Amino acid sequence: MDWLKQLNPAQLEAVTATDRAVLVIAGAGTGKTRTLASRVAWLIGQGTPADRILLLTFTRRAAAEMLARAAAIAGAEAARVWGGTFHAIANRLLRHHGRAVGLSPDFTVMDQSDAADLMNLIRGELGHGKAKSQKRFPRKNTLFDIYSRTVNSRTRLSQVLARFFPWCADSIEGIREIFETYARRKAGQSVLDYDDLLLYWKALSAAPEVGELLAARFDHVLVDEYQDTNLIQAEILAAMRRGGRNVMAVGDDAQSIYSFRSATVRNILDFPAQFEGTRVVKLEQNYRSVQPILDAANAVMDQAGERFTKNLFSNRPSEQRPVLVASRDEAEQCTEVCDRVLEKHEEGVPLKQQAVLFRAGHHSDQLEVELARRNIPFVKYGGLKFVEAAHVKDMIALLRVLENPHDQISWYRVLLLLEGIGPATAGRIMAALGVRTGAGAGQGRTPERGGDSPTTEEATGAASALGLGELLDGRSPLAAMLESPPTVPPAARKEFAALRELIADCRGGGLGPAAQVERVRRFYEPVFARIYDNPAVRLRDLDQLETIAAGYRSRSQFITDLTLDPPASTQDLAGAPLLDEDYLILSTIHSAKGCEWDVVHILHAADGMIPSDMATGSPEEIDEERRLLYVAMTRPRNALYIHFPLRYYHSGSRLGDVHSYAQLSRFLAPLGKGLLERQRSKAVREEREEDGSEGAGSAAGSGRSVQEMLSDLWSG
DNA sequence: GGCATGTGTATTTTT
DNA sequence: TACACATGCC
Repeated sequence: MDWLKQLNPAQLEAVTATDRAVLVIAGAGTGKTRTLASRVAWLIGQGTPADRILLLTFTRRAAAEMLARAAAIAGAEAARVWGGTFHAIANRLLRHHGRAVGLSPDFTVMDQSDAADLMNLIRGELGHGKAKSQKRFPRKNTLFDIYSRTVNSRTRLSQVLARFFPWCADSIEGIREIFETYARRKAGQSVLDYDDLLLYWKALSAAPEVGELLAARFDHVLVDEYQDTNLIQAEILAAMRRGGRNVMAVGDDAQSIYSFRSATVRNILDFPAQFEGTRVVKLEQNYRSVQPILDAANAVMDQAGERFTKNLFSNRPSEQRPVLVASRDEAEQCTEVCDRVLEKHEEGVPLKQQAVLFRAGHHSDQLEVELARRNIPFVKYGGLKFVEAAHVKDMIALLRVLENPHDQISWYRVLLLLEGIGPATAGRIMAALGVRTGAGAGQGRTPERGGDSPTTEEATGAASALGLGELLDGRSPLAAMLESPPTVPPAARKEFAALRELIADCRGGGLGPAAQVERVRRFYEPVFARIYDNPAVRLRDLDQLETIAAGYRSRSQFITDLTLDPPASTQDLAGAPLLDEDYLILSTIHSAKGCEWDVVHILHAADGMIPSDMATGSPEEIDEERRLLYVAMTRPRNALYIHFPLRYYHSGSRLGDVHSYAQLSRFLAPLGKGLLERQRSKAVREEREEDGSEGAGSAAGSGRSVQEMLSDLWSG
């Protein structure tokens, strides 16, 4: 057990604890991954069979990394640990035991945008949002957000609306109707959204026999990033721990940044109350950053409310405080970042060991242009994902229709691809094919309609009147496609015929996933060429899809993995850097969670950006924004630069060039000179030298730079 | 009547 | 960039 000696006392305590419930409060950079990996290895060493350990993580990457590290200690056995996200594990369990909760094992999973699209489809069918009926009926993404929040926090719709979406409160009846239809339809079609995966897992764990079976399936349950779990996940954890099971949760309440996904800090704060006899272990020794970085980060957190107080400390002293860099505007901020990145690169820090972090995806837009101009290669995390590209979604929809012929939203997407087919014709075709809408069972109400396009329900009614309903009932829409295809508009005939051929070729199951992707692609490419302006760039994604598919034995698993664990985009504007090439990391703060780099630049440390002015409505939101900054500040090992443009330009005013002066982020403003070194951008410094005007007063006297004056105001 | 096409607008964070 | 909405075309 030599490796145990490498752990510090707190880590060792966590790794070898035998209490039935352990909560590890792991500050940033305190060796959390190592602790969890060691814990897994230790449990295996103590004789726990690896496949009786369940390790729940936030991303699959995290699970893979921990298990790899556990394997380095405990050997290959560690690979048999059940590791993955809540969603991925739910999927795995439900494929086996789903029948117990009325779930067909060949369900398909839709991602958030599919869910929003389905919501939108229903919204249209029910006639909401049709121009005159109501002025401001929530749009699809808002609808989805409301739904998800309601479900995940198990709060009444009326309360969710009142609290988070007051402007939608008047539309509550319509919203309720849409949600009911949405839920019914998913169930009828064997389609699950992300939330359903958790809900069904929870239902499974509460089911009479399977529930006990499930809880008895594992001896130890370990959860990483517990601060970012939601109520349902906490309930699942409680259910999985029935009987003699042991549970360990690891997390840092100071890094809880996913409340918009219904995560709640309460889970981690209340863990000791929920699990009687919990041993709480705090990890406070930071192995990542130099002390001045921690001092500044700690100071930011000191302003926060309820939390497990901890004080990060490091054995790595440094003379250099984090640097607050004031630039005149965003353009100069870009220059400044590029200059400093190259400077560090000259000093021997590879680009890959440097990261630029920001609050929102588009905050790096200008910087990306500047980087491209200067030929500095970069990769952006958390940007547009591979599977979010329209053409990739099209391909997946085609595969999903083959997998689950009742997956309506996929049918809809597929049919709209065809020339001459729009929403109305698509609805008619789906009805004729017998794609389930969930209303067919008879419990569905007749929808009110304000619009003028035929609804799917109505069309289904028409089909039954013709006797088609009975004829098709119980038969797969795929069979209907081949044996009794509906008539389509003349313009659509050619592509529709091609679609039928595709279905005929792929239906049997004679083709493996990669071969099917290839076949689907043969159908798709002509359509693709018609729809998109620059097919060449997008074509590479299709290649990649085929490559990924080659690694799978079953189509079902391939499709599910793509939705539950989407590969990051590789086709970035700057061109995909080769894997062995060096490149700078650009990332949203959210996506930077758990990562570390030698040098970190934080962009836009201005009020309105951090905290985002989208999130300053309540004290809770502001607290979360603070934690976000804290997460960003605790990423670097050696050097932290925080950038602050003094003014922002706003377009779209008839007066032309309008700008406003920014305020330094309210979280940083109270930090004194002892914690942050304040610098001006190089451009400002050079100007001053040319002037020969050192010192605050004379700059104001020159009358040239209002920004400089301001800069002096706050830096003095 | 329904589809394709063009224009204006708003855009946080993501399993 | 993607979406909602308005307008012209089959």
